[in-house]
Amino acid sequence: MLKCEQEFEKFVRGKGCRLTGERLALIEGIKRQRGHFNVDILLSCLKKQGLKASRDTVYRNLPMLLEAGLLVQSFRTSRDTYYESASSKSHHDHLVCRQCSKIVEFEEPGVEKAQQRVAGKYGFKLEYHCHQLIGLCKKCRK
Amino acid sequence: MLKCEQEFEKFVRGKGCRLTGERLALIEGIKRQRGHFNVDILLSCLKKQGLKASRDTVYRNLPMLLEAGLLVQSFRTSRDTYYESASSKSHHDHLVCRQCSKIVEFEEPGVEKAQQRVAGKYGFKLEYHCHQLIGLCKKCRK
DNA sequence: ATTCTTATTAAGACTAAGTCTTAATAAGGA
DNA sequence: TCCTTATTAAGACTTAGTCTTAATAAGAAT
Repeated sequence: MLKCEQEFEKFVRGKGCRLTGERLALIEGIKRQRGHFNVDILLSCLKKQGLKASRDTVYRNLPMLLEAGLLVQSFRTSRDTYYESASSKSHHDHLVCRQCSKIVEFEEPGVEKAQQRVAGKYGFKLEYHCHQLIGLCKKCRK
Repeated sequence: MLKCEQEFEKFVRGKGCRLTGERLALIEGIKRQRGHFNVDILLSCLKKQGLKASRDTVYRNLPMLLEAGLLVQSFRTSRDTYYESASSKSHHDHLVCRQCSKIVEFEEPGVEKAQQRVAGKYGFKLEYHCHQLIGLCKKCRK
């Protein structure tokens, strides 16, 4: 997918920023992710593949990657934040079991539309959202 | 609101747990909160009012307070989690500006219903949710 | 009332996500 | 090729949240 890199370059330059090797390594590493991952997982994958980018670089570039739409915030635990590659599959949100941490993905186009409507109403430019439902899964309800 | 304490007692006993002075202090402290607060804010308010409960006690009891519906998770920053007293006002979610951290509250009954529907579909008992829209507010869009 | 069991607590050590500082590096324009 | 300045690495630092342990107290049993 060269297209992805080109679009990212356009995006970066459009913001008056530089296209560094680390930024390219980041989008390469992100594209290779399958499913949910956090910063530590991403870092160790980058290292394994010989791509270099420090932890700080990842955190520093996260906002831009989110804004560019290459990365999507997925869900959060009390410990850390999980992401997904935007290209990996269609957008969805999460049900999380408070007890056993089971995660179920769901899609709700109506909610997505409502989010856009709300953002527009208050003059916000919506970049991403965090929407998770917490409760007890079927098993843990007993 | 004595009613609140009585219901909480019933709830706690129903789970086979003890009704301790610390737990009563907690719901007292929570009821006095106005607007958003995190654990540190809650703790310092408790201390000011001579109510005692350690930081650990707060964290230990959070799940039960959430489950009892006395407390509602409000939104999260990269640093910490914010809550609201459930009694303080009607339920709402949040728009957060990525740049200036401006917070706007919104209500969307349709979304709430959709959440219940989704939880039911997957056999979850929905206890609470985290729903925040992140982007740029009117000013920060320029 | 008194004793006993056991959940709960306080205190503080501990873990780790995320941030900040500083000096070195390199992108890209001149 | 040089120069400016954004970006980076390294590692010190901050702090939300967790864990451990010994002391305490709620509520049942006696």
